[in-house]
Amino acid sequence: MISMDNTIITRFPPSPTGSLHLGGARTAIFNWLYARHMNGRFVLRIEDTDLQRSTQESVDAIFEAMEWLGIDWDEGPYFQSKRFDIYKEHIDRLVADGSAYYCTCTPEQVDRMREEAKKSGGKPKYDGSCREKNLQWEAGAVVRFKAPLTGSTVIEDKIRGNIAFANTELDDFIIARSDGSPMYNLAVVVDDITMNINFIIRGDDHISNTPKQILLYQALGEKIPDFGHVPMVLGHDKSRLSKRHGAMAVTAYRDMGYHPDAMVNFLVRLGWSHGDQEFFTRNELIEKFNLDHIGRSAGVFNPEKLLALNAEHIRNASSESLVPHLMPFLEAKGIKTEPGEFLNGVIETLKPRSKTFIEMADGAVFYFQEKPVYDEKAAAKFLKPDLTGPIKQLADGIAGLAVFDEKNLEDIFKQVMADAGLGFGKVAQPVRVALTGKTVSPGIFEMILALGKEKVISRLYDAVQWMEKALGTE
RNA sequence: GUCCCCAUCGUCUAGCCUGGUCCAGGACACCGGCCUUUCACGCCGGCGACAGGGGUUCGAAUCCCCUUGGGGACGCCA
Repeated sequence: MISMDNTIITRFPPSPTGSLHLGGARTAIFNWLYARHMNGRFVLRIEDTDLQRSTQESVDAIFEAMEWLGIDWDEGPYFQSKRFDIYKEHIDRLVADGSAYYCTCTPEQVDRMREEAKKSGGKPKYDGSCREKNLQWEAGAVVRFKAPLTGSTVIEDKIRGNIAFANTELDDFIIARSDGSPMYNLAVVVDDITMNINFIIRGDDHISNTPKQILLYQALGEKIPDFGHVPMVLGHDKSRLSKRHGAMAVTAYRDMGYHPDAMVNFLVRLGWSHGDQEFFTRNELIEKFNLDHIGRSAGVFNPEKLLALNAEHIRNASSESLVPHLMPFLEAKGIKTEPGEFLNGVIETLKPRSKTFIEMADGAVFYFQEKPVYDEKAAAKFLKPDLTGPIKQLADGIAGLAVFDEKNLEDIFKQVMADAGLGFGKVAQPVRVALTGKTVSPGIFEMILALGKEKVISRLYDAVQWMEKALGTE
């Protein structure tokens, strides 16, 4: 508490007008990581001053996404809609000391001004008609900030260096609507001041808002926080990410079987680097993340790389840690199971061959079936009657095993192969079909071990029976 | 239109600040091959980029300028 001044306080301020999308998620992650890395604090704030567009569903979707990503906050969530008194207070103060003024121009009039300005080759701006009228409040009036007419405002950006704007580029922007509600720039600044935010990391689409906000800080006599503008995330066509780019909501990736750590890893790596390292665990990210290696150019979202990274995260995680992630997908397939040794063993065999949890659940099905469902072609090709003997011998051998382990399993296989004069593949593939119903599965021994002695034996005998019946019908 | 930002393989990027070690490194994807009981994993190799033009310099991916290209912002949205 002695040196609170040095504590980095970042924030993530989504507006609840939709689900949390990739770009927003990355901004959240950057702020969160920076706060964690710096041992600072991270604040969540919901920017719902636009009552028309904000929805409770969106608020819930944002929380859901944050939770899935594993981003926790130290303060909040604050809701701007509950802080109108605070904004009102600041707006009044600005009007009182002459930093802002009432404006009674109608939207139509302002539209015309913008047209005019555009025609004369400039930026569409409000022309300042009411600036010096010293109007009192009246119904329908908005409050405009009295922006400086000369000079320039400089952003000392921690990522991109200094960015200067001529103040003539700015117009007297509205800080309070005619219904008294605060506009974005005002609300953000007041919030960041009152919440002690001292480090703002956001998309570079906010660069042009920054001079306005800096001016507001100055008018309010407050210290300007540090800014760091990160490049945006673009769609495959290099345009701003939007609905037409397909899955944008981060939770859509949860539903497609992605691991949140992979998502975080991917998003961070899109714009930030640590030499050639591609794979990062959450803790590694907290340890290594900093602003020094954030790029300056926009990045294209590349789903294939996300997929590859997801596979890598699945491969590298402990089977046990994967259980809660996989469970919903198992349930969706009607598989009832519970955490434990058996499930861990199943996952262990599936890890290197699953790019998503959906794939993993697909691959896990045979382990849980009462009896495997034979793929017609596979059974016809590999469960030949002449294998009846060897398979039976194998089943008997396994049944007689005191210790059910890979070494003993191998010995039995060798014995069967030798007695039947068959190569390993000639035995293994039929066994695979007998046990899984398919020609593709995890390695034969690891799969047998994971399945468990009882199931292996009964499935083997079932196969023998099947083969004998097939023989009878021929 | 005006202002701002950006510019290395198809994509994500290292290198750029502190020019030479870069005829530019890694990853994804793609193509070969190896391993192998299937499918994967893994391993080896290949393809593939400093946007263009001017400078500065003995020397430029690295510094400067211009052009071009891309993106963003210009709202009683955030």
